[in-house]
Amino acid sequence: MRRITDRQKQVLDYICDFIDEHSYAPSIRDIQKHFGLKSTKGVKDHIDRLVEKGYLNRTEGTARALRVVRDGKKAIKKIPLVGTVAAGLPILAEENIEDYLPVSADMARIKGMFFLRVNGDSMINAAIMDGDLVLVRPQPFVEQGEIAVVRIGDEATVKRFFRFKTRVELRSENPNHKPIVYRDEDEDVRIVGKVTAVLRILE
Amino acid sequence: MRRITDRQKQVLDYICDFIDEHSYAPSIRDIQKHFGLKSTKGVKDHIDRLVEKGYLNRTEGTARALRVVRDGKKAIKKIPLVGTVAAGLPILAEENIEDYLPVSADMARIKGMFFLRVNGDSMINAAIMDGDLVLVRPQPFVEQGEIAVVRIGDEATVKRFFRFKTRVELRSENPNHKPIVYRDEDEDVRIVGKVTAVLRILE
DNA sequence: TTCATAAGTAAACATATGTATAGGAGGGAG
DNA sequence: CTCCCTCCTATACATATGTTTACTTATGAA
Repeated sequence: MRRITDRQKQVLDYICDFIDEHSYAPSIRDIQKHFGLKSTKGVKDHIDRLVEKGYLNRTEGTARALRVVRDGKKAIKKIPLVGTVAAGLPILAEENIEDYLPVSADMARIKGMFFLRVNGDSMINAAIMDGDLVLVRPQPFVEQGEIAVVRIGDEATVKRFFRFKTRVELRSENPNHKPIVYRDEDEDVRIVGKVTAVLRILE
Repeated sequence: MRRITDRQKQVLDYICDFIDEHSYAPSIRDIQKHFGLKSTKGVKDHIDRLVEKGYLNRTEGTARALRVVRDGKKAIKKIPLVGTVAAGLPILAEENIEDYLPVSADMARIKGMFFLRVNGDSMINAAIMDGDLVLVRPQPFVEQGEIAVVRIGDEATVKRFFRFKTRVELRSENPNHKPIVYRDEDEDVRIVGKVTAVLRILE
């Protein structure tokens, strides 16, 4: 892939960030404003060159129809590992970002996704083992019995989530662990998100 | 989430499909043409209602700024399971689609991703077990030692991929299996893609 | 110096696109 | 029946947006 100038890289980065944040591409004037330029021409030139050099796709004459070409290297994106979650007893899930992990940008296009490291073996029968990283998509609900990251007060845990008429159950996948039951709203139980993948960074 | 009419669902589905295909949202007139309507008003009304009912997000006054609100149900997308791949001896990987699997639409926004079911235990130490589904992002290269789906002739396998000066090695993650070595180009060895996730459909 | 390229200003232009106004046909509920 | 909603046609309007032409400034290579 041909080299690009620093300025072109800045523009490209901004386009990427904008798409990540808005889920749609910036207009030329969005970019213009961001860089404080007084003409659209400069932006147009940069985009033309980024397209020529293969860093962008474009549907001409169409609004906000820029697409970033991921080239395998750029497809690697840093996703925050926001802490450790207990798969056994619910222990504290640090809200601080411990680290950033390289992941396919394709998998991380949704803003707000994050990794949690699972401690313990309570989900062993679901093949989530100690040390595994679960990719979490934040959402306030899951289907019955889906594996969810659930927060109880300041603690978090990964469990199968069941909601019944009068109670919520967090079930382990380990015969040695009994379900954790919360009756109605007498506990601050909140679904953080759904576990969408189990990831092992193998190298 | 409030109910929507059949027609509204058709519109919503089209918007989803359009975004999947183009990576940017359709304009009102794109939708109008698709349904053969003779006015933009009907489309506008449908979108207004889909926004009201929480199925769509919109930035008003901005072109192609529709975003689909994934609600857990809609976040499920059908990804083709294109066959079975051996993690032990390389056996035939059927190119036929066996089935479609429900997966987070977020993870499947990139066109061309697919699942392979892994047979055998040669990658057991990488925690890829018999029957696991690996999500593959097609790409013609991987970094040294990454786990890749590799095709040799009409067969496919999941292995750690190493490229050296004079040979290619496919290494198992099982002490009982020896590396498979291909010297230079005397074999049709081609990387199909990188394993980006290990997935277990638990329910 | 001369030439090429990168980067930008200024001013328009053409069209893509969201939005609005006015109204009609049909169906279901009260 | 009347009222309300869905779905649609027809016609504009306002603006968001991509594109173009002409020119300027700075930098570095030949």
